[in-house]
Amino acid sequence: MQSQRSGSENAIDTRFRVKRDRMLRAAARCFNLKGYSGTSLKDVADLLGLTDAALYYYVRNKQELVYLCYVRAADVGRDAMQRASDEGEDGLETVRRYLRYHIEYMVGDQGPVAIMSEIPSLKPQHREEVLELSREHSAAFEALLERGIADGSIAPCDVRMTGNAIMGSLNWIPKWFHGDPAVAEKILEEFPRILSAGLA
Amino acid sequence: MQSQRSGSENAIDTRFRVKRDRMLRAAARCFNLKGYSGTSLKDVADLLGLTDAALYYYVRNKQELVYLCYVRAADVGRDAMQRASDEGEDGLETVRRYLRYHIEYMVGDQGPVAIMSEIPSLKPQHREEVLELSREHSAAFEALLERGIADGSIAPCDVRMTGNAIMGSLNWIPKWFHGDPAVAEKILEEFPRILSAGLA
DNA sequence: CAATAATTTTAATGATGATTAAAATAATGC
DNA sequence: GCATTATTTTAATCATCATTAAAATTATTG
Repeated sequence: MQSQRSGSENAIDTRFRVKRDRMLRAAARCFNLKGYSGTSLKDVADLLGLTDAALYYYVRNKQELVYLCYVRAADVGRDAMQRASDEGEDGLETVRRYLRYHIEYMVGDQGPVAIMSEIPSLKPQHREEVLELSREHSAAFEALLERGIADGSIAPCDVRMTGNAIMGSLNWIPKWFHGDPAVAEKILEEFPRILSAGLA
Repeated sequence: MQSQRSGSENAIDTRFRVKRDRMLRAAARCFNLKGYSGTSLKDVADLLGLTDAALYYYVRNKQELVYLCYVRAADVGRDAMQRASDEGEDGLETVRRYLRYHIEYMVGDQGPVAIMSEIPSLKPQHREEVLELSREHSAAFEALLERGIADGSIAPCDVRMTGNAIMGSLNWIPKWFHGDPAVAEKILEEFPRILSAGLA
């Protein structure tokens, strides 16, 4: 009877976490492809070589599965932002780093990362929490743009709209990228530049 | 017994079309908000002050409803592209016009336009058709970029990736725009510039 | 190896929501 | 106003999953 672990770190807990993480990535793959309600638990289970009922050992229900996927997506975004902020020279260069790191997570081995496209389907409590995480990330990105404007590396602009534009482009990637490593390479090479090209 | 009209244009047909179009827009609103499987026919019907069963007078089934939404979305995109190409001076200016026109459709009274985010859920025949329309649109946009590169208005770039980046940003708009006219105004004012800023 | 805990499966159950058929209502043309 | 056609509703039916409980299997630990 696992399924709501939290504290101590023993070998079993670790294995549990690893497996659940694998499960979240499989779920993200399915959700990105066919949407939340469009993917059955069996779809996810098939990807893992399990039975649908087995998933209930790791999550309370389907709602919680999406919720966890979205929290994971938020973590990944925050992590990319944090690393970039720690390392970046000026605003523009930090933006580029952030884009690169976030995209690495999305198209690399860690991936896929779930697109948060069905927040409305979450139950109110989870919805609020995920919305808050999402707002925080947007705010952080906008702050980063402000920083660039302040230090002169980014031309003055409407940070809200510019942020929406860049984030939209990023968020859409999983819709057309489906795992081809060659394409992953190309995205990683081109996107940070393309998305930041208009900022200078 | 309507539901598969096509030919002659009498008053009844017209009324039928108008109502079905209203229905497609209501469906697009729902789908954009909660995804295909996430919206019940009752959701759509409620928006129209109808009963779920009434929708079957206009479409054969739910699948056909999404399909028609997606075809409509493709029409809108092609129309914007056509108008822009007819009027545009050079490549870059045509891109800007296209963006403006397409966005006008999305955030204006015609809207909303369905995000084609669940093509995999369509039945094979419809899926192929919609995919083809989608590919055509991407190709048209890439051709437009090529034209700009050729006439010198756009700097050389990877048109595939650049196209994906810009289209992603565009496609994501309905995820965060929910009808506020003030925001619509701002999007219309900012996006064409933001999205084409990196091209020159 | 034995005992216990962890993990997965098999086999129900139940709810939701798409779909259909028949009946009711509204609109139109004469 | 009558007859016909268009539109919508009411009241089933049906299928698809999510979910659960109990049993079976696998791993871990002493």
